[in-house]
Amino acid sequence: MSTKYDPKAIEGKWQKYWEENKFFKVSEDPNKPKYYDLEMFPYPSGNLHMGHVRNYAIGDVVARFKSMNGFNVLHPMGWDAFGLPAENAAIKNAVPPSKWTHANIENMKQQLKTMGISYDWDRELATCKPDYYKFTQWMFVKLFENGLAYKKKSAVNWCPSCQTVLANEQVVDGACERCEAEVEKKQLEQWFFKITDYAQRLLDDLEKLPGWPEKVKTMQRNWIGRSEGCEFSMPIEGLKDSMTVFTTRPDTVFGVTYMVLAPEHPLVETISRGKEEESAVKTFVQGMKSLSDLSRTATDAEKAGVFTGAYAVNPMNGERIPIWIANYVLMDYGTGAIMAVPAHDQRDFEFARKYDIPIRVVIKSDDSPADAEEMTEAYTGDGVMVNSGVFNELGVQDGISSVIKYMEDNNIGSGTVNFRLRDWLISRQRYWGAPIPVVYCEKCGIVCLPEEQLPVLLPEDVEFKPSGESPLNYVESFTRTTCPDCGGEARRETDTMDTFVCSSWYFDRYCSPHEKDVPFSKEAVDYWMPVDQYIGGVEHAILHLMYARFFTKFLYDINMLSCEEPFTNLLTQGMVLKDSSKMSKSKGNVVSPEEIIKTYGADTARLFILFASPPERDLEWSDQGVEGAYRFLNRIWRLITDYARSIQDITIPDTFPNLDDDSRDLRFKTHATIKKVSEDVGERFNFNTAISAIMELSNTLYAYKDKKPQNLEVVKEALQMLLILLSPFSPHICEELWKICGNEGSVCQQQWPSYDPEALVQDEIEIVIQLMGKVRDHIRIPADISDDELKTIAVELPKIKELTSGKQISKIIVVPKKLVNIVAK
RNA sequence: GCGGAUGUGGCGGAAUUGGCAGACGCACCAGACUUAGGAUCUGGCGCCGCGAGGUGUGGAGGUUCGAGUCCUCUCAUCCGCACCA
Repeated sequence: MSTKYDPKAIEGKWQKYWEENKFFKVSEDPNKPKYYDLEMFPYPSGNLHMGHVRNYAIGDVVARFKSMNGFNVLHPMGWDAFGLPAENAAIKNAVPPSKWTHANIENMKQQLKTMGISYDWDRELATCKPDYYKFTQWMFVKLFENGLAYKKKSAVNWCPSCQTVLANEQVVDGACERCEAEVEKKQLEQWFFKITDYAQRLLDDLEKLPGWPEKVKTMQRNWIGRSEGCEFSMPIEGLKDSMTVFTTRPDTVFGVTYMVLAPEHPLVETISRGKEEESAVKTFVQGMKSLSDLSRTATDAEKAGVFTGAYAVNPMNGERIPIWIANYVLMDYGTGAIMAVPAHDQRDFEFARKYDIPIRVVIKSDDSPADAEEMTEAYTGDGVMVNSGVFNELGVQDGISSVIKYMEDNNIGSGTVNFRLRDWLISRQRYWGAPIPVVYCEKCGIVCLPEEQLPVLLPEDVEFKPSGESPLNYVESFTRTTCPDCGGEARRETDTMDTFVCSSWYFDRYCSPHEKDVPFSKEAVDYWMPVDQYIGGVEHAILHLMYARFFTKFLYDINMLSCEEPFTNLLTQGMVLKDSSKMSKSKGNVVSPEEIIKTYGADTARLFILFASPPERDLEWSDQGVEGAYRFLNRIWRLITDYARSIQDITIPDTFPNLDDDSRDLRFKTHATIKKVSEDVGERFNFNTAISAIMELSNTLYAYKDKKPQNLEVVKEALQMLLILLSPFSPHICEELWKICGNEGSVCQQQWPSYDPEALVQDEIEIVIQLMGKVRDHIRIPADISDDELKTIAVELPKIKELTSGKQISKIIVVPKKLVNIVAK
């Protein structure tokens, strides 16, 4: 039988077969070990791109492999369906966001289905559906009840193009992460989640994640930005107010020669009022305001500031210290005020030199001049305290703790820990998101809705104004409501939640996606959670992955979950590149997965993308590489269809005694391949080398094909194993060929094979003979030869004899079963 | 500036524990089959050299019988952070 490989004819057929027979539907089964395999769910932009294909192909290999290895595999898919693009499309094309989104979901779902991924589609969810966002709102209510959701007025990031505020995490280099417009600062009253309460745990528990890339953990550590130090206050001369500062170097407090407030600091106006410096201060503050955050915080920006005319008193020694304001002190870190120690802080040093402020050395070291005049830079290293009264002669570490102790004893200040992490700003002035379940009542004030009144439904029939303002503001049926507490008139909150809130718990929902009254069932999450393998792009290293960790810890605290970390193992896949740069419409280097699948089939697309590069690394798209993958599948097709009839009735025996050399070699290759593929997929996630091993097996089979006589038992075993091993990568063709070989059932449901150690035993092995570390010869010898015999054979080899004549052999090194190295001079 | 990753043929990449560098694939070259082939098959393919051989994993040193792998220094590219007190 010799038909042509026609992916179009077989892929749809098997996809339908899997779906109709509910192959990938799972439920909790206490008798099987569970495995939760998850890929980051996509935003339904309308079309699948190559990044998705890579992400889901990787996930599918893992799912299919684990399932064949006896695991009960949960492998769900859904849609991160709220978000701004839907609104932009609505404004542009006059289509409601809901309609646009659902049409996109339909389209992408069809595209995904043509990939043949083993999803349990019965668990599909979309965050924009009321049965889902009801529980996103429920999360808000629970956070509110636990004091972790609050509203405050503060300087927030405003994207003028998206017409909404953004979280700190969504501002990249002073620009909006989405649209790259420059972000402005605005004073607004907004909703926050108190993620800072979890800062320490988010930091500490990174230690419990050995299955995460170090890179991602480092990024999170930096983002959380913990620093230990102390906070203390300094009285201000002539005022009741005092200023509070944070420092990590209390040991240098005797070296303070000036103080600095951030230009936005609320005390600036008070302390300079009526002073002759007042107008200079005002001019400086105005100048700072007109600067963007980006240019304000650029490292190379020169330090600049003005004296306020006011003085503070150093509580340690009563010294009178001038208070300045300067561009290099930021309002949103620490207390927005610092003590400046120019001798031991580089920034203060530069500033002091520029404005002729005195510099006083208080840490003495052989590595640094004792005289401030001679210093060319601040000294930040270790040493002993000097000019510091009773603290003199203490080392830096002792000094820090002694000064803190003194401050605490004398009510000056105390040891504190400061984090860079800010609370999570979750309000968005947008329509297409989960409404924040809050009303404003004239009598009761801010009232969070009770659980029973959820969901707050998003009105779907709305009109968009070209201004970009959220239409919710104009829908009176939405905004006019009653207060759940007093029943009086109330106005509904019109802000919606950041879409990252929706994606912070979707993996829990997958465990029991049809629950009506609770976000998920305890039994289900206790069985499935945590996710064993999470796969997605590294661009979520901070945003999504930290928010999801925060939610998981919160849900653990309120007894909804039994795990404290949501993702045990994390794989951050590399990007798909074309011509060395990221595929993008603007560069015109986009390759459409739909086209590739149409031309070559999903099996080829998957195989190429898995073969071209290991998953963590960036992958260079190559049309010729795709051809190569297609060619390989054709080779497999021909190989197996050629043999199909002759092996139909062959039974694979349990043992293979008395094989001829060629058949033994083939069997050796078969079992070596099983071993290699099992390790590469199961332990290392190196799909590229697993596929190359399968290619080698196929090459060996082609070579065997010309040999006579043929041992069809060995051939059948090799072919069947090849199909099983290849099936997680290219499942459709393997199903078809499995059937063509006369097998019952599905190749995807076969037990993953284990190799036969007997087949890997070799009587004769090849040994490399080196002279002075250089390969000079190869010999084939019995595997059980002793080291001494081997040495004798090696030195007697004609080639070695010739090269060592007249030389003294001083040493012979034998690496068992590998090589002999002769040292001679 | 700080932190991290990477660097291997013409290209994508292998070499898992210090032990034959370049598996596998692409491209290319030669041949076979063929009316023809962009199908398929066979062989070749790091560089220098006719050859024996030499040489070779960004660069320079070092450790070792032996280094892509370990150590020191250095260069390049990419990513993250960046006045964080």
